Amino acid sequence: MRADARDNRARIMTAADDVFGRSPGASTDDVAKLAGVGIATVFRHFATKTELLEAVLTLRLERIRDRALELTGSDDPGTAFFEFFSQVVAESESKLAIAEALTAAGAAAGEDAQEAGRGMRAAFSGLLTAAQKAGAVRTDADMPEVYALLIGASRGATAAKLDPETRDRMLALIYDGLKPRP
Amino acid sequence: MRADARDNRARIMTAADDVFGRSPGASTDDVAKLAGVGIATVFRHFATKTELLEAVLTLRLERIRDRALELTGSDDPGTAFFEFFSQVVAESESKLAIAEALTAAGAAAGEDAQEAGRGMRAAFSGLLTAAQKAGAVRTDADMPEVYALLIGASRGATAAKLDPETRDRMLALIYDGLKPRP
DNA sequence: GATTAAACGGAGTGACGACTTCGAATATAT
DNA sequence: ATATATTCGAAGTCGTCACTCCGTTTAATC
Repeated sequence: MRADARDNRARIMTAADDVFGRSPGASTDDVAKLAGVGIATVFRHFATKTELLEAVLTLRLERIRDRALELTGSDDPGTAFFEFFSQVVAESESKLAIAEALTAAGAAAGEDAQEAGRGMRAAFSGLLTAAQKAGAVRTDADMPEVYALLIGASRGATAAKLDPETRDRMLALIYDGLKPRP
Repeated sequence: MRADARDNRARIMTAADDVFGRSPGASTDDVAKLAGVGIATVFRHFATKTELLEAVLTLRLERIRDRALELTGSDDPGTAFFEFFSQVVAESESKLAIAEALTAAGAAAGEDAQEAGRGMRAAFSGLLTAAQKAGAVRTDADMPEVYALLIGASRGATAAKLDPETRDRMLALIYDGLKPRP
């Protein structure tokens, strides 16, 4: 692949991540303009708008997964789990698309995105079971409902445009529900 | 107002509620077709699509508020509060727009919808404080974060297409966080 | 039942967005 | 430096959607 082509592809991805993060309904032209390329260049690299969206989404899921993997194996699994949870929710607030991505991870999506979603959930599941083994999270809480909480908290925070204090108080309530009953 | 006009207006509202509930991005033509009227008739009653959306949203908010008011003054405020919470979340699942409406209730929207949102939140707040006085909900949980939980649970359930069992387990976790610490 | 004012439907209109075409430009290999 | 294969961007095309115009129909009044 030629150097300029590679450059442009990267620039388009970055621009798309930014634009769709702000408003998921944005047009392809907006992405092209921000990337500083022509529209045709966008469509040469990503045959359809859906394909572009999926590439962005996959990237985001992989980033989240990587963060989870970094925290895996921590010597304080409880803190690791709750810190990860908070980080994801905090980022959703400024980046609408992450919440969408989290949603799509479970539902229908392209092949790559599905795979990335599975990887991310596996990493999160690892954090959860470690935290449970450490006694920081109740053992009768299973992955599906805990993951649902993560999605809900993310989407709720994003949708309601919560200020950080309210968001943290909401998270505190959720965390109390996740902790083992004394 | 003529009888046929009143009829049509009602039919349009019903159709819009249904159509937008299924897919918020639906076109005005879809609404007209389902209502069995011409497009022009829709626009005669609602000058713009936004106006129609707002009317539907207002109606939904008022329905939710009414349910809250019905439960207000129950002799078991704790059950009343949690039952209301569960009902709202359960309905969001099948009716996408309710979650959107709950969101919009806080954010920018038309005058009528804003007013309806305030009324709904006031009714919910009443349920909350009653439940707190009855000792069913911890007193250090305030309206903003509890409302955020309601929005989050609704949007999460809708987005993730949770099956009822998972949804109930998620709600159980949330409720445990809301109950007074033993 | 005739009158008429209001409501109706369906064929436009203009704007916008996804995607294509094609001549100009440019990176790499000789 | 030149050749050429690849990439680039601007100006299209096509379909969709919110909204309008106007001749026709119909509910209410006499």
